[in-house]
Amino acid sequence: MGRGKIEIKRIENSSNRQVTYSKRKNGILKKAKEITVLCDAKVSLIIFAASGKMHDYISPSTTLIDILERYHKTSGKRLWDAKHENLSNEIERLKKENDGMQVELRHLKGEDINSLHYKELMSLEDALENGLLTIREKQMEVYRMIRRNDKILEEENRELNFILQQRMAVEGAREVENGFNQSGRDFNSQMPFSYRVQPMQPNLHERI
Amino acid sequence: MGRGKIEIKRIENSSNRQVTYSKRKNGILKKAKEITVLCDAKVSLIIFAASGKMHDYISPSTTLIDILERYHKTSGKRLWDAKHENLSNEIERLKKENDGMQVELRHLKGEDINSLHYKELMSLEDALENGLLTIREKQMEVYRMIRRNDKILEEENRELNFILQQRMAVEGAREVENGFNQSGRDFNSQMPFSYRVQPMQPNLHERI
DNA sequence: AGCTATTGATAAAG
DNA sequence: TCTTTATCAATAGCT
Repeated sequence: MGRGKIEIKRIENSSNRQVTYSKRKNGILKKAKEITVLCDAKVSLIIFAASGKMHDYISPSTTLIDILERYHKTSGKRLWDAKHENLSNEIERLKKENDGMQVELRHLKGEDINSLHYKELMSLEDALENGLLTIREKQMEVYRMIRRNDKILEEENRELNFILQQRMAVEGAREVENGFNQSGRDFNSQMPFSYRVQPMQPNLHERI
Repeated sequence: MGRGKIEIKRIENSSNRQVTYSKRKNGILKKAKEITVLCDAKVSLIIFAASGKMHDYISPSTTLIDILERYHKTSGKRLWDAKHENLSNEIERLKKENDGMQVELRHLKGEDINSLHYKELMSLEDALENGLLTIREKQMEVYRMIRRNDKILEEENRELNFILQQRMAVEGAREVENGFNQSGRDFNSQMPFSYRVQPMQPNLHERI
């Protein structure tokens, strides 16, 4: 395709070689673009001249990374170093683990159980019963803890009321003696701190 | 360069597109080989057809890895690093998902529930009850299926026994007539196939 | 998958 | 390098 036919072998004349490189490089790039548009192809083309200069074309509908990923999958040839391979394996492993747990969760929630064998249904039932048992025990425990706390508070309240009654009686007597009445005063504020209502287990409420 | 000029735009006719792809793909591969030989160039060319089929050419004086290495250096574009980062992110994501599911599974099994609030315990209980309900429904369904099959088999057995009795009676009478006794013979082997015990739903047992 | 009329690419020259 | 131009190569439309 030129003024004369040429053999396909290294062009010895360096400047001819350079010129031919430039022309043909453009030609290939153009062809790559064309096949991309005409045929929905995805092309990755990287060319290095002997001089070291680089030219490349990647179909705009994709990325080089994407193409290399697919290349890796398709050809099976190792591209990525050991590190990448390890990462990929880790991802595979995690995905499998994920899938397994997802299935297990679904089964525990009673979904997708049509394919299960009778024995599997049995052990699922056992697991659910066990879980339910434990949960209910825990709930009872919490309930008892609340009840216990309530009782302690009630008891304290009783005691405090008793003490209050006593003091009011004493104060009333003294005020009558002194000839004036302060019954409107806030007795609680006068009480020592240790007598005020305090929950026995201060964090309990946060956990409920 | 053909019988007619074509616009560079997607070829709508799918079989034309396929044919053109094949021809042009060969053309580009040839050009890549030629520029490699003629000009000492190093080419990496990877083409994916829309169908997913891959074709590639790497100049024999080099390797794809080498070219990508140089590409990385020359263009400065992240390639390995980006890939690396993507993979690491993916791993992080999967691990988080994993941890979440692991916790959920443990909770459903009644483990590690000390830190749960009362509301969470309630919704866990609900989930478990629901699961248990569904599982038990399924079990009942399977159970009923077995029972139904059993009944059908019982019925068949009864009929077969009846037929057997009749035949034995007939045979016995004939043998008495003929003056010899073959009562030791295996009647089952004489019966037509259709009378033998067959499960109504052959796959049922596999699913149990 | 072949054929061939045509267009497209390009070698050599300016 | 860019353009020109004579030639060769690729390929679009048909079988």
